[in-house]
Amino acid sequence: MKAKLEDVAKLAGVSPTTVSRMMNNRGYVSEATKTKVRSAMEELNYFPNDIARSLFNKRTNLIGLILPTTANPFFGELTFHIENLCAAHGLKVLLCNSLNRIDKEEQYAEMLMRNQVDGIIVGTHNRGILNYKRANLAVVAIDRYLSETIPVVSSDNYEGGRLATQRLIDRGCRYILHFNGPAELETPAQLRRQAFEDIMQQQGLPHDTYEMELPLDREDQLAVIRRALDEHPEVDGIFASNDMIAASVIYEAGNRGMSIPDDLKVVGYDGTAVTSSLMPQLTTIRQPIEAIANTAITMLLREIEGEFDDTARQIVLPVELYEGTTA
Amino acid sequence: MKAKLEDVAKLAGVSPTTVSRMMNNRGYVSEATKTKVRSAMEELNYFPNDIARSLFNKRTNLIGLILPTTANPFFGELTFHIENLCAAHGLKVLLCNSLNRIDKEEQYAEMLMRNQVDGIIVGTHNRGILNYKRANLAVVAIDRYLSETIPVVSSDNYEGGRLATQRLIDRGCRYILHFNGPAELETPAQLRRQAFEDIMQQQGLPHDTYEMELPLDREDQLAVIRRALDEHPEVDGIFASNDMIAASVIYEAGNRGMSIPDDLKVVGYDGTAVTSSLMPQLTTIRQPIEAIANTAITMLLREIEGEFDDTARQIVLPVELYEGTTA
DNA sequence: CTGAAAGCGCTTACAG
DNA sequence: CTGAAAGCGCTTACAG
Repeated sequence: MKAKLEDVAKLAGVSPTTVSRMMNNRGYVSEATKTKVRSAMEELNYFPNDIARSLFNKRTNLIGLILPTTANPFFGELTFHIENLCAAHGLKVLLCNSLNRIDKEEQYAEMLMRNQVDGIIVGTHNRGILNYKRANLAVVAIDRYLSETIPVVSSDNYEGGRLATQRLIDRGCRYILHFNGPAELETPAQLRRQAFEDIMQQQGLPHDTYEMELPLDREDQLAVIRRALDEHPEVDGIFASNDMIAASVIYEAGNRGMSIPDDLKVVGYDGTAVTSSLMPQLTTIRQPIEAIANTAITMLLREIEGEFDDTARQIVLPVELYEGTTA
Repeated sequence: MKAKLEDVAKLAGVSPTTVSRMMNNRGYVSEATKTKVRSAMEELNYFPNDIARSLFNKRTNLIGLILPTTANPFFGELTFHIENLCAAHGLKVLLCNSLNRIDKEEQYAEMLMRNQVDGIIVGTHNRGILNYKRANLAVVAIDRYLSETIPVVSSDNYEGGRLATQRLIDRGCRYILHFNGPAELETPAQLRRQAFEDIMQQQGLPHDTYEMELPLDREDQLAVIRRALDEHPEVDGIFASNDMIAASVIYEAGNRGMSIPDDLKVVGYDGTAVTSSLMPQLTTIRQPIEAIANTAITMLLREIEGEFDDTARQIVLPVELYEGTTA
């Protein structure tokens, strides 16, 4: 069986209190005793039971991470950075892929509460949020408005939308289509669409926006893209709200014998490392993924420690245009 | 404060024992009592503390997942499927991105033991494995040999290597280079290399293998690729052990004015959904990611339940060639 | 410098 | 059908 603190104490000939004190560096323990205890730990191959400690401490150092799916490179990279930073802060990550499904989000929210997580980072719609409030849990949202009191970390979506749209116009596009997720008020990502529509309207240029539920598999994306291209044969520019969609647009354009960027210019969104590897030619808006992760963790830790600064309800990080050859 | 079982009991006018019995559907509780308890739970917005339950039950329903990084699409997708299946089985996933670094692997291994996980799925080298054994923990490896007793799930790497190599030869390649991770005996992925070298030797064709430490950032990969292309100007085919490397090869070939597939043919490896979206033209070997996840979970559950079937030490799943236009 | 006791929030024999 | 007691593996006042 697994050794427990009591076994260590017995073997070392001291009380459990003393062993506990040693592990936590609390109170005085003589050098002689320390040595005895340490060798007892070695001998028994002892590891403290963090479950028992958590129960007493009312602090698990566990955080929940809810996002649509790590299969999407943006979230896969975000997850990597978040988990990495957590590990550096002694936090452990319980991963939840909700696929943006409300039923899953609710199940996960309950699961996290039962597991006494110290905080939650949410990158999904999440209606279960009401429950968090009651539990008065630390929560940080990424690119989502969840409630008045939950801080939001996002990149500058309006600026991203503006940069993408302007790039297409500068390159001579006069008829641009935009692909985005469903119009929902809760996410700042809608600002990309808003920027697009604002600018096109200002310039008096024809445009249209198509919505697709995310995550969507490739075939479904292609169906929307085909319809859009069919409905707008004059199109000469596309602003896609993520790089996968942009890639599918380019693929479908190829099927139709359109050449990129001559016949059609395409700008994507996210600009992950994976995109840089697999599609270095794609012009896209780069989100500062690591900075988003960093900011989210920092805010969450502040909330957990109770030093939450009420003024910083929303943090917006800069994006940049990556100039590929597709636009 | 958070309500606890005792609060529910008091409000319902019963003993904690009865409330516990209800939650666990154990023993008899009268309908009348059930109703009282249920409404008390509602009123207090009660959620059981799984930490406390775990302490008693010696079962956390927590599993650890150690892999290089979810930022790599293969692992991002694998993680998605594993977590998803775990959720369906009532298991929770503690995520660990080790970057194949031994120090991190060891830290994570200890962390997981302290947290009393019921089992671990390992997709990284992991020397910390010795400790698992002592803790006599359920472990399943993905594409890694960890020890005699730890079952391994992998796809058919030799066949994958064979398919890739044969494809290149069939398309007329006579001088093929292979890019792979460092030659280490612990991973079945070395069989890809072996298949490549076996076939090339059989056919008496010139070939060479270059190793790169993974995960490697794009610039470092490109450096190896440039060196390889410089050293072998006669090369007409490349078999890369993952799709990111294949993409970088194609990129560098473009820089050199080589046209794909006329001057150089390229086959990748992994064939993730992300690759299908971003690089549908890439000829690659598709690993059955969801099946790998499924098999790993099934085996781990069996180990946890103690019904481990000793005969199934290694499970090899079929791969397939996806025929793109790069080879 | 060290230990006995109580308690973290649950569950499970054991009684009744 | 229901409850009092002990215990899961720790930690922390409180004594000494």
